[in-house]
Amino acid sequence: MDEKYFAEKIEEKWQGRWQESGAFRAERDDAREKFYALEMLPYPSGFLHMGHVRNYSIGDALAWYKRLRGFNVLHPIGWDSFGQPAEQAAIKRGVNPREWTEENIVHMRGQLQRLGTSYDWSREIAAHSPEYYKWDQWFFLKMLERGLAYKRLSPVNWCPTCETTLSNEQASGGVCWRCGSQVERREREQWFLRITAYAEQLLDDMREIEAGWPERVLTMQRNWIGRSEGALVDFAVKDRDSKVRVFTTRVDTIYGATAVVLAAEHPLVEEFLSEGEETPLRRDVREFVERVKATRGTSVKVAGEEEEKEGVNTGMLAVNPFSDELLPVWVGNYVLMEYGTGAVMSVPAHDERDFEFAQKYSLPVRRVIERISHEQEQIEHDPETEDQSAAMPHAFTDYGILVNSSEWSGKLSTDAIPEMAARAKAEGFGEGAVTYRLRDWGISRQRFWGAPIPVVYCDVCGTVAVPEKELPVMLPERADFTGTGDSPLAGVAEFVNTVCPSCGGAGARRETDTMDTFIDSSWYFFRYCDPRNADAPFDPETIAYWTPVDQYIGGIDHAVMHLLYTRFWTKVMRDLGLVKFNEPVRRLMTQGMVTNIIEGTNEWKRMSKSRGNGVDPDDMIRAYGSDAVRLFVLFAAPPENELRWQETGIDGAVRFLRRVYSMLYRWRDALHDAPKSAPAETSDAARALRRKTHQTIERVTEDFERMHLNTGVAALMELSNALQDFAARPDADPSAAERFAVREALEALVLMLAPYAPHIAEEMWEALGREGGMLTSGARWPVADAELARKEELEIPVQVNGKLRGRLVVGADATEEELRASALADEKVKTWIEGREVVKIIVVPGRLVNIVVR
RNA sequence: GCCGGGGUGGCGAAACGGGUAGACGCAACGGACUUAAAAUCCGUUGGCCGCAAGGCCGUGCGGGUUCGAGUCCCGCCCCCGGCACCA
Repeated sequence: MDEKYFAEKIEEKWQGRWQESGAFRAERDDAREKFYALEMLPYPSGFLHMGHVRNYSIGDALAWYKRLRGFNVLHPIGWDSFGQPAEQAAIKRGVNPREWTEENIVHMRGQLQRLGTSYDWSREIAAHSPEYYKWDQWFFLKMLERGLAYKRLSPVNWCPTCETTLSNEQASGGVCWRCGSQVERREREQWFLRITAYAEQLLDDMREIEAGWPERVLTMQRNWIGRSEGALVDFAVKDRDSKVRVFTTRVDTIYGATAVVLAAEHPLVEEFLSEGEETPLRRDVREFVERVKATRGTSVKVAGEEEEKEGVNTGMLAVNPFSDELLPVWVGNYVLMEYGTGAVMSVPAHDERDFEFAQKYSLPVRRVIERISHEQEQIEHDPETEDQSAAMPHAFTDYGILVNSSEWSGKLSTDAIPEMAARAKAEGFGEGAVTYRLRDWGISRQRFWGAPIPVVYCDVCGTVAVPEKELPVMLPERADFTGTGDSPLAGVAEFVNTVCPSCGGAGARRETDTMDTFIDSSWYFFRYCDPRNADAPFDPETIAYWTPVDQYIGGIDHAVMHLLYTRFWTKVMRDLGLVKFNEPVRRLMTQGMVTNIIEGTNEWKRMSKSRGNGVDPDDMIRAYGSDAVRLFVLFAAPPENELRWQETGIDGAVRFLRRVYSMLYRWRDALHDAPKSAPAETSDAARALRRKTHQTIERVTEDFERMHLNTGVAALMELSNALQDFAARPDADPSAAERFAVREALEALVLMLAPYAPHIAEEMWEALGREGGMLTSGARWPVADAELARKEELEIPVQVNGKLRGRLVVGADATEEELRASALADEKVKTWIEGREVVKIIVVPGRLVNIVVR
């Protein structure tokens, strides 16, 4: 230990020692309690950014804490190494995506090691290695067997920049999640995973994780799944065999329906257009439908802005099954084929959209729900009026009481809804139903750098699954990146042309699309538990020990995509008998962004190279040391908050570390002969220091349990300040009891500093005379002695009428009576109660006294 | 519009079931050391009034409950995030 603190030297030393001793290696041990600390795996872009540093500092601190608490901690890392940037590099610079990716991994691995992260590198995995993606393909086959994977022609989201299709989650808001381009709609054959089959479970099982997940993530997922209860009702179409099935959440308004409106893509529309001769009416409908389809494909729709509602009357008539009334059948641009049944009953009086539509085309508005008058529990409207559009400036969408609805009139909406659904079912023209906004997960990507979908097309046998024993379907080394909109694999003849695994016939062709990379990240943390297994994705018994993940930490940007997919994947694995639980992650923490000021403005924006406000972690580590960078990042704000990058803040962290270090250096010799147990004879100062030490242990321990990492640092700073004050006392010749107290304080301080600043903590631990690194020598988190932590004296505030008027210093065990008496005897208090009548005295022992006077 | 989370000093933030608002740190100011600066150390730092003792005000705004409200209830305002014609 040098007199002065040299971060670089210490950090190199300990990073080397950790590696040699395998300090962070984790092995399954059924006798020990495990803890799985996980951070979202990085994409190997080439460079670590501050968001990574924050993410991994949080996870690393937790891993250290749990290890010191005696848990068998699994803390792994790997690479989400399939994906677009590698392919872009290949397109732009002709490099090999695999080589580019692997070079990046080498560099970033070095960066993570320089940061001093405590990963078990023996478990490192990379999504692009055949040993890994083989199991992506294996899972795909399992889903295919169970009907959970299927191919169909459907409109999909197409990103013109990335030249690939996207899932709905990845095209949320109409923009590509990667590049922000406006997505287009295209018809395409594409593989889907049936996530909708799990919609109800994905909702229900949230109960299991409610306590451990942030509210907003659960809400976002809940909204995304979009469960909606209602009814399906069939409207017979006059003079035809077909029926129109509509979905509605408001059957109670069905007597107010004045039209049926179909989506442009609705089968009945196609049927109508494809029959008979071209009439003016048919031409109008055709033109309208084509226009709608065209604008839906390419229109640049700004979120929040609704298109004007338009439609065209087809001349067909539908029968309202409740009233037998004939309603015109329209096609409307505001009805979506993807939701519900692609057809709605239009109830202008009670639905905003239908109201707007009816206004434009002068459809009748018939009121069938009235507000309940609270004074008289009666309706307040003349129920006989037919067209009340003049009386209704907008739709009335609340529940109420039914009017104009035949025998249902007079019922409450809440009663009518289930009763009418039951009637529909009984009479065979409908039923109660639940629909979801969630769509199946489109996983086909027209990209090279991903896991090939293990399917072969044979002219004789059709679509054939690649047999398990032929996995992995290897990605070729090279392809032409011409950007034709098709997968580059389609141009690799050796890849495409194959024999049919079923009939052995030549001339079969492989699927050339690759899988969405979100598949890789849906189950990677199971693979960490058993990363070299060649016979299975993992051994179910091994993961039964390690999983579920105890604490997961990552960015909020994956609230819906990754975190929904991985929940789905886990449920599928459960149904395959591979895991025994429903939810993969017990506790989730979404860390806040790291922002930096945009030069010349006062705007704080997420750090990014393109914005020019990025900060290179390597520069920071070189300038301040990794310990200081980590400490600052954890101290500057609570983990969930935005972190505004201010370099003066790191100066503070460096100052603190230096103070602790030099304090220990100064005391070192005096501590060598400090007693091993607390001497009986002690002093006030020693007692006070020990009290502070044990209070700090209580606080920091609690802070780690709640992941309040910033206040944990504050508590350590307070202890350090107390030590500083202790050493500055005029009496500078410490007794045995005092040396003991200092040693105890320093040991506790150093141990509790380890999660934040592990290198310097190890160095100081060694300077305190401990052999070997903390973890390999079995060092343990300090234990607070509640008795020692207890205050002997308390300062009790005294209020008069709720305002602070004085303070009492009393023994910690002062009784209510004693507190009351000393409060009334206090000189300052006296001046406030003199000449007034004391009405009441509230005494909260150990807390305060409040005297109420009149 | 709907849903979720928030508004506390110059700044980042503390305050776990209502009980001393602003811990800890950054910045700033004053002082010590120094030829000087940096570093370090000591001190001050919510606002207003006051020589001081001390007082008054203060957690987005307006009400309420309570001996006592940053914390609970009602009504607003503003900010951040998510969703987007979902029938």
